[in-house]
Amino acid sequence: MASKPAPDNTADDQADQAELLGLVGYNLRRAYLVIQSQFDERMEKHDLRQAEFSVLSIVKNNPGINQKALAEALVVAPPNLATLLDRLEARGLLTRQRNPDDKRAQLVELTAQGTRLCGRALKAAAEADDAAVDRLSTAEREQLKMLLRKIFVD
Amino acid sequence: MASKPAPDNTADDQADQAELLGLVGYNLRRAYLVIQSQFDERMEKHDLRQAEFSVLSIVKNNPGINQKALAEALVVAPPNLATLLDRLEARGLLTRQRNPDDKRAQLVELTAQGTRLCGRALKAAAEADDAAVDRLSTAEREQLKMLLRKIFVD
DNA sequence: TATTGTTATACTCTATAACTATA
DNA sequence: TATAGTTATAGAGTATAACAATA
Repeated sequence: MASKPAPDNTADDQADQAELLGLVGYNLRRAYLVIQSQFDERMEKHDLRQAEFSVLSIVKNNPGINQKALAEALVVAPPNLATLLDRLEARGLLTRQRNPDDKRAQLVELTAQGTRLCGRALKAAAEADDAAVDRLSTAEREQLKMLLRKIFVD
Repeated sequence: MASKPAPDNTADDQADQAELLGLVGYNLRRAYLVIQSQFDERMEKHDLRQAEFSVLSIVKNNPGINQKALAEALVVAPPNLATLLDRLEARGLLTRQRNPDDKRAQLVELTAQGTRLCGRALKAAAEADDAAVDRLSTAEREQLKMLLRKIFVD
């Protein structure tokens, strides 16, 4: 296991991280940082953050979804979703309408502009994904998604 | 308390997330949230956050490491590492000493107390890991770590 | 001049309590 | 009373600029 006999760290050689690398969680975090940075880089031109892109995608595929279901799907706390939606609504990307059958609830839908932006953003997200996993074969990418999905169920 | 109280969906069915689930990054984030919450839960009794545990582990296995190498290994910005170390040092878990050969640098080492805490915390971290990946076989866990490591190189 | 580490600061993310309006 | 959503706020996490001491 030890490739360096001398325990002298006065110079800055690479630190031994074997202990942390034995944990799935640490590997997960490190990989997440890479994908996140690829994502942010490519999503900057669309002025979309990760949570915002996720909102657009879910709303596009679930038109008329209410905020409670949206918050649950995205694992975002309702107060934070409210401010997220404020921003997206102010940009004209989506609308909130009171549900006539339950006036407490809001029905969320994308505008035409929101739908267009979501389409472009999805392409950028897929490119970020590809860039981050470029050392993985197609089979490995599917395997990885399958293993990850087993962790968070769904 | 269990995480899922009841299948209460009166009218709102589960949102369709297929588009997002096609992205490795989204699966990565969702899995990361699960492991993070397992970790935080078990690390609370040690009053350690993830970054703090990582610092202890790296320092334990690289005694006398300087802050630059530590910051690089953990992908933490130097100013943030400084405040992280302030806290751990104030708790008596580690020491910072000027390097006599380069008085700009600090040599970081765990105290006996820090070493003991790191040992206990590692057990807790491994338990959090196990709990999060309990649906994965041993082979799948190794496969997952291997795939993740291909993403962040090292 | 360059590097190590620090201080100060700001911005994002996340979490919680308290409120409103409906039910 | 309970639920959907909002407001306000506080706490982490993260990023950058400016600085001091040393090389």
